[in-house]
Amino acid sequence: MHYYKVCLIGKRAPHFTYSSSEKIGLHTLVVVEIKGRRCDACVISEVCKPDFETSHIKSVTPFCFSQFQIETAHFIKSYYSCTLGESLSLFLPFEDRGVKPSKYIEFKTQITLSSSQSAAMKELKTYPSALLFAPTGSGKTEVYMKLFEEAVKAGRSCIFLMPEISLTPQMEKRLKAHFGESVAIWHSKLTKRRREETIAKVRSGEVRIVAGPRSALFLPLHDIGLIVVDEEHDDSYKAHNRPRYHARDLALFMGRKLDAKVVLGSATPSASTFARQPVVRIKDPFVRTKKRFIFEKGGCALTPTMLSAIESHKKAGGQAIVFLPTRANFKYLYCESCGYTLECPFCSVGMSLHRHRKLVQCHYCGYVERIPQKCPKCGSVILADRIGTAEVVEELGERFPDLKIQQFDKDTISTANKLHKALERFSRKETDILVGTQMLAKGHDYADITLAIVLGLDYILALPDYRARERAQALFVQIAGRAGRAREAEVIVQTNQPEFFTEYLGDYEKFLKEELKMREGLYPPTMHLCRLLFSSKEEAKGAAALERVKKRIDSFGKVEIVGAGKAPIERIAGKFRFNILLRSSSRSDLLKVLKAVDDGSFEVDMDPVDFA
DNA sequence: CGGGGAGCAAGA
DNA sequence: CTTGCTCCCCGC
Repeated sequence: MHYYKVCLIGKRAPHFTYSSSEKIGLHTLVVVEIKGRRCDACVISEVCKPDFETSHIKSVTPFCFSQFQIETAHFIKSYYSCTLGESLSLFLPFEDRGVKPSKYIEFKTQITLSSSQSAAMKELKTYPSALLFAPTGSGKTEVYMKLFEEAVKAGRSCIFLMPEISLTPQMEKRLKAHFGESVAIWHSKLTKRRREETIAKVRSGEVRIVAGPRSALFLPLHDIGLIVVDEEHDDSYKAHNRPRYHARDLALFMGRKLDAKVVLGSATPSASTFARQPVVRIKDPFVRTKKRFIFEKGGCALTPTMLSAIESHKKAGGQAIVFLPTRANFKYLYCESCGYTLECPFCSVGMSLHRHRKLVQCHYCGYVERIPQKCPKCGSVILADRIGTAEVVEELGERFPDLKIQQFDKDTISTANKLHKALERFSRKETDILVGTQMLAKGHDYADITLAIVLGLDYILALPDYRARERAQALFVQIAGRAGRAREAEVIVQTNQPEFFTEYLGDYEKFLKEELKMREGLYPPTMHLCRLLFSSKEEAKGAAALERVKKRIDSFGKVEIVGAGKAPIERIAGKFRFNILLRSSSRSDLLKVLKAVDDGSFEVDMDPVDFA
């Protein structure tokens, strides 16, 4: 009889020992029963007969995790704090039998690079990993495609990560036009049928390039030679549930392990990447159109300057976009006479107003209520604070009844199809103005925007986040970059800190350098952060757990406690939230402390990007 | 992780 | 003393 220690896939449970009459190879996927329930498990090691009763392994699958997958899972487990079962689960949707690829790949078009693109390409080849720092419209995609082509020609496979593939239908078109069936798009909304088909083609080697969000990193491609992370600055690369890995950082780790090249691309790279990676730039874009910037002080509302600009641009046949940060999209109800704000009964956040649905909803737990007509406290009229996309659309509609205005945010553009249709109408000029959130900043090619209006950047600047400046700056550059691709354009920005934006106009690198100087010794990349999140139904329990852990960290030394106490959002779904922020120049010291103090009372968020 | 039992609060 | 619900323990 053989005895094997196994980890349960996707579970937080410890490792268990099962028996088997047949010999089973290490890292084989098996099925076991625990507490009368079937569960996938991975064989970790063979052990001696234990002194407790063991049950039999139910069945043995032909699937075996590769050495690379095991090592990567171990890294995720120890760096991001989760069980091996949880990290291995990332690879599981894509069981691989290890068929050797043989298919000859044909390219359908010719990719011609400009001299600056060729120069960038040449330089990228000299580094195992690098940042491709290139402004919007400078042709990063052609460089990526040429790199994919060369990797495929060399018989290797490629991963193309992007923040949200479903928001970039034209990227899919371009890839398919050149790579045909050898490229596959991967995302969570694929049908089961489509999903299986794609995995089969990846296995057979027919598909050699996979484009998708962070989960595409775990597809069983053969001999990965290149990983491209587009829009590397984007926060959606950080997973927000366990394991809380960062896909960009993991891509770098995997690249080193696989001897695959890693290219991180962005027009507004993160300060950390800029500091840590060799920088390859494309400086001169194809189209260099003139842009005029106007900065206006004031609150988050449309100004007369903006309104008249909309009018004149329409007359000149141009199109406009109006941007509001996502969070400003949440309109809170407050009472002018007594100051009462309508909060979610379970979370310490304001209820968001959804006028079209005739209700208020909590953004954190989903709780829904009817819109109160009167203040529940004093009975007077209740008003909506802060301006949202729906209000801007409404306001513009009243002001300019002839203009076609499209709301462009998660509420309105909920499916790929709706997105496609909205963009199509816009490109056919059936829409004059897009009013939206972050979604506007995510890589669509809008041909003819001559006016971009940016609201609410101050809101982002005020967030309790060491990256607030970086985020505001990146958003500003990204939105401004949507305008003026084809002709002269105007960008009107509402902010009370205009100097912060004028200072770095057209010179993002200057911003990055100064930002890095400011962060030196305080924040990443020179220092590493880790956030511990406590949450409990009883406030006192959460506070007690925090105190206990804080004391142990204190006595352990080695790392600095930057802050400890209530989380910025004190309550979500009825649970009180507390957090500790740790800082150290040494990642391994952080990990040592975590290991020493972990009593299971908190969630670990290594390299956090969300501080709420 | 996820079920079952312990343990405590509200109901009869 | 039953019923309801959270919390904690433990599984192999």
